[in-house]
Amino acid sequence: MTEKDDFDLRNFMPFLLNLAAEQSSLGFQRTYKNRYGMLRTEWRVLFHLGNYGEMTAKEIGERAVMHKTKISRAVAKLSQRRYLTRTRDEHDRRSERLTLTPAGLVVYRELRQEAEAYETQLGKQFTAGEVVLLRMMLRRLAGLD
Amino acid sequence: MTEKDDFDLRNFMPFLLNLAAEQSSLGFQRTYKNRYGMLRTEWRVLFHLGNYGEMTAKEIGERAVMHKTKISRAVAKLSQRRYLTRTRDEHDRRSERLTLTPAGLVVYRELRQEAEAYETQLGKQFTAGEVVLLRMMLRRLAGLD
DNA sequence: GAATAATAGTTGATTTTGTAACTAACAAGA
DNA sequence: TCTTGTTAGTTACAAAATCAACTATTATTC
Repeated sequence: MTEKDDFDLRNFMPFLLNLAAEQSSLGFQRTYKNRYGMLRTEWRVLFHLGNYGEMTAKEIGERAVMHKTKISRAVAKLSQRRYLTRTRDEHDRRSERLTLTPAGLVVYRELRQEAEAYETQLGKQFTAGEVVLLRMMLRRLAGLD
Repeated sequence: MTEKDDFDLRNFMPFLLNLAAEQSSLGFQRTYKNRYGMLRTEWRVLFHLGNYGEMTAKEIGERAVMHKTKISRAVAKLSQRRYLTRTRDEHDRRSERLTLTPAGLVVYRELRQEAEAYETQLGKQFTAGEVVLLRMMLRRLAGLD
């Protein structure tokens, strides 16, 4: 019995997913990186705060599935740029409640608009039904839902 | 006219794709990283050589969509572990023809089997038709085809 | 209410990646 | 042939991610 040889790396899901993720991130990266000098970790934190309102670092970490050290450093940078403020939670003084400043909110809104436009652009490659299905599958693979 | 607020980060393609890619890579990563002490760049190079036979670094870079520095370092490590041999191409002495050693081939076969099993596992979450469609869409997003 | 364990977040050391500059070899045109 | 340009691959340095250890605070247990 000979070894089967129909394995194609380019069909291997983890490979394909990583490649698709990388490629589809490039365009948007140009916006937040080149134009706003931000890292991926930073816009993700910014987006969470803009999107869901006041949160703690821990909550962001859970939603964004990001390690706490990444969050800590992203928060530090955003705070330094006066995009967010940190206030100790008086019920649990270990954690801080993070909120966007007006300046942070402005940047969030600008970036969100870019994100929406970018998303629309990406979607043009597919039918509406395909996009829905794709999202559904990705969410399942991502372990969301 | 008020700002629309139906933007959900968890539906944003670059975000979802990255998350799905990360999550779906974790299981396989445990195999090549913990059990074989390899990096993602290294198994990718190994897989290309095992899959397509003798190649140059440049060819691998094109197929795998990896930067030449990553390849260079991965090749150095694999060579150091005696998983591959490098021989100067006499027609173009700038490049080297890379080939797996018997030891490298063994590891490739083991890892490929793991990859196939892992892929099957991942696929169980979807119907066969969904998998085909998902691959198709990912390839398009990845800029392949 | 001490003592111990657990949690939120930070910091430092190490590893990995990204960027740019570099070497060596080939290619093309004058 | 000599200059200029291009390409394959490496190396050095900077940026970023990972991992472990740490501080401060809260929760638990005896």
